[in-house]
Formats: sequence, C-alpha cells, structure tokens
Amino acid sequence: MSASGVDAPASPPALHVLLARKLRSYDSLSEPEIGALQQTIEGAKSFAAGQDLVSEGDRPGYSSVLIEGWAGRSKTLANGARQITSIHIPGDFVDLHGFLLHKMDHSVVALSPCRIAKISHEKLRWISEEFPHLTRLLWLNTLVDAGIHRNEIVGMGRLPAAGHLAQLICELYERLRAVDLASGYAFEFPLSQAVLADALGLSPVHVNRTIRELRERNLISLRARTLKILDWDKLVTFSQFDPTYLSQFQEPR
Amino acid sequence: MSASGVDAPASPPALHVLLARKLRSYDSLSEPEIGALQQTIEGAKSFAAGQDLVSEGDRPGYSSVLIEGWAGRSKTLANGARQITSIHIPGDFVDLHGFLLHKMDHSVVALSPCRIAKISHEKLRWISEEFPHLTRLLWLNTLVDAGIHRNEIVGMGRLPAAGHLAQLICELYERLRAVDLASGYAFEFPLSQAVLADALGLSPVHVNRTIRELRERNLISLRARTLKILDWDKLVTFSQFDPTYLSQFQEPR
DNA sequence: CCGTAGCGTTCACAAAGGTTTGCGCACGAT
DNA sequence: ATCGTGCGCAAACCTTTGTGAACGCTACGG
Repeated sequence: MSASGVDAPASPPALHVLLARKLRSYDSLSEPEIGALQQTIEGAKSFAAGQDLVSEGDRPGYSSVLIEGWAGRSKTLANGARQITSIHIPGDFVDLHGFLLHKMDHSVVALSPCRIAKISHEKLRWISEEFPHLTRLLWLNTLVDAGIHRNEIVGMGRLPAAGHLAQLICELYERLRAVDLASGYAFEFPLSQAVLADALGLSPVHVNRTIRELRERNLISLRARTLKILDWDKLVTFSQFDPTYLSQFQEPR
Repeated sequence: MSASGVDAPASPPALHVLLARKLRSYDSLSEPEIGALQQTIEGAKSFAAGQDLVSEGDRPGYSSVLIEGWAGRSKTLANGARQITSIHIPGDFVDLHGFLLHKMDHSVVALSPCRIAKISHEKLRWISEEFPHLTRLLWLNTLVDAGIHRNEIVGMGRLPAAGHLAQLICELYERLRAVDLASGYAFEFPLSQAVLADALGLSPVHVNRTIRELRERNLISLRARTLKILDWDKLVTFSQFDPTYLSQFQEPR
C-alpha cells in the first residue's frame, strides 16, 4: 500500500517528497535515508474541516504527516473553551511526538479539509535503530515544534494582541514559503476568526478588532481567505519577529 | 574528570544519578546505558541567581543538566519585558535542544543559586550513534518539555490568572516529587513574585493578588520561600490539572 | 543603631480584552 | 425564490489585568 489513499488529484507533491523537503531544510539527506522515508509512508486519508485527526487520550500506532490543508493541536477545557497550541501546514508532522509519548494529551483537529499520510510507529522505531542521522532530523523536527511553542508563549505573555497576531502571521508566512505555498507575500489563509481566536487565546470579537488594527496600519490585507502581507519589514518590526527558532538553515546535525 | 566541580558539599545526589533517575521515570535503563551517561558527564559549575547559564545567540558545545537550584528559559523583548517560557528544577536538562538546534533562540537564566553539569554535544552525538534506546529517551525528554510548553499555552490562553498559577504549582509539585524534592505537600519555592510574573505573563502586582486568591481559597500557603499545598484534590480541580503530558510512567519506548 | 535594598502588600486609576447583542452578506439546501 | 447558517463586523458595557506609587517588613553591612 504505497500511494493508494481516498483520493489523489495529481497536483500536490508526492507524499514522501513533501516530508523530505521539510527535513532537508535542516540538513541534507542521503539516498538510503530518502529510501527509508519512502518505505515508511503508508497511504493517505482525508478529513473534513472540524474532524479530529487524532483525539485526546488516543494511543495511535502511527504518526501523521499533513499532505494538504491545515490542522491544529487543540485542547478543550471543562467549560468548553478551546485552545489551539499550534497550527500545522502541509509537510508538518502533526503528531510525531505520539511515537514516544504514546498517549495523546491533546487532540489534533482539521482546521480545513485536509489529507494526511501515515507512518507507523514500528517503522519509526526501525528508523531510530538503523538511521541515527535521520533520527536526529526527526528529533530536530520536534525541537522546532517546541521552539514554536516557546515563541507562542512569549507572544501570549508579553505581546499585545496585535503584536501576537502579527507574529503568528510572520511565522506562518515563513513556514509556508519553505514548502512553496506562498506566492509573493500572499497565501491562502483558511482560518476563520473564531479559529484564530482559539489559537491566539482571544475572543472572536477581539480578533476582529485586532485584524482591523493590522489593516489600519497597512500591514496586511485579509479577504476571501487570502492573506497578503503589505509591508514585510514593517510587520516584522511591529511584531518583533525573529525566525531563529524555525532553524530553517542547513547545517550538519 | 568525573565528579570534580567547583564545590561538592556531599549532600545532593551524584551527577549522573540524578539524570538517570529522571530518564528512568520514562523507561528502564540498561547497565551499558547508565555507563554511557556516566562517561558523558563533565563536571559541575555554579551560578548566582540572575546569571545566564546560556545566552540567546550562543552556540554552546555542550548541554547542561541542573544539579541544584532552579533555572528558567527566558526571552527578553525590545521594551525590556521578559517572558520565562519554562521553569527547571534539579534533574532537568535545561538546553538539551541546543544539541540539534545549535543556535540558542533564548537564554537560560539561574532563578536561584544553582549548579549544573555539562554533557558535550560530541558525546551526545556519540550516544545518538551507538545507543538508540537511550537516544529515544533523550528525545522523549525534549518531547515532555514540549508538552509542558503546550500546557503553558493552554494556561495562558484559556485559564484566568488564578487557574494558571494553580496549574503551574500542580505541575511543579509533580515534577519535584519525581526527583524527591517534595516532602509531603510542601516544597522549597525559591521564586520571587516578580519572577513568577515573568513566568505567568502577568504583572507582579497581579501575581500578588492571584496568590492571595489561592490563599483565601485555602488551596495553598506560601511563606518564607516555602510552598504548601493545603488541599491537593481541590487544587487539581480548580486548575483542571491533568498530568498526562508529563509522561511520568514507565513504558517501553 | 541606623541606613539601605529587596521583597511583599495595598490602593486608585487606566488600559486591554471579554461578553452580549445585533446587523448584513454570501452561500448552500430546499 | 427563500430560508437557514456561518461568518465578518460593530457598538455598548463589563471584567480582568496593568500601572504607578506608596508603605512596611526583614536581612544585612557599616
């Protein structure tokens, strides 16, 4: 079962290619490593927006790579409030940490219609036994996730809402660009203001105010699920964005 | 150079023992693995409260394990505001992620007088080549860090200040207990309210109000740098604390 | 014995963000 | 055509948190 899947409309890059491209942004991959990745990919599955890819409490036997669409790690509290702790775009491992954590402490939810490929934990274990360098790159992938989390904490704790949102936009732009999903300074932005509120830890109403502020400052435009960055340098300054934590530069690892 | 160090007042557990204890809370260790850890530890160094163990932008050639005292990962913004993204206690790797990230995107600061042991990145690399299972446990250690981050994000985004503080107290208690640093429901708590403010993303004044609230609810007492949890069950309920993310249970990994 | 520094505490007021509610538009289902 | 429904938008009002300033306690050095 290599590339079967629920549907396969020719256009998006092949499953393992996307992942290899991501890992290669950290360090180069050898032929055997690419071969190993290729062998581990297990076929695609589609989800509608709002569906759980993985649910809190699950002990999944595989991890998932996003092929198309956006997803988020989300935690729902007793009062029904939801916090999205990170947003994922194509090429991202949404739950690689499930490999060693075993029990999911949060859910992964589709934020738009999306499609994933699976890699079984058995195969990941095999990689960790046989391919130390590839293992380090997978480990690094989870470390970058943690860096993204840390940045989110800084944004929530010490930036005003507009700065925090601007920072998120900068980060998503850089990440989308790394997988060729931005054209110029514009990209598809499939999140509603309510979803954005859950990601930023704000109320939907305040997200609306905050977007308006960025618009009035001529930093962005956002219409019909398309986001355009009008002045990258100003946006970076305004949000104090520093992309170091994304580690998007090749180095021997 | 096994246990030399700047000072060594007999009492705290030996360097590698502390680390082994931590990793063993995830899965059991073999004799060769313990031996490998023992070989990697490189001697201790002491820091005064407020000093940087590692600074933003550094490319350290080693990672540090806390032996004594508390430390925090911290990021300082342009306006001087500081956010502490995580708090570390003895037994914690404060910058294991530096091994693969290379360039530090934040500082690590001593929150109380503290002492560390070093493990060179060369030796970590050697471990990652020769000891796959031990490598997985180190990886897991960073995954738990990320889980702690995610929990912090939920606390900041969707809990009121008192809930967030209560949650942090629950987490610290569980972590301290895992390394035998809690006696009953009391433990030494070396953080000033100002430091706590930087960790919670609040102002020092509001931290004071928040502590008062927990006191008035008879959940905790905090005096002379000693914190006592007066009613664990009520504190857990109040903060919606769920320790799953700490992964403090042995499983084959 | 005094001065000082660090820290916790409190108060009054300001700012940021949440809540409630309502309107209008686009779009799909019937 | 029309009726929901989801979403963006906005206003009024309320709650939480931040700010600036003062005061007191305690430890410590001169």
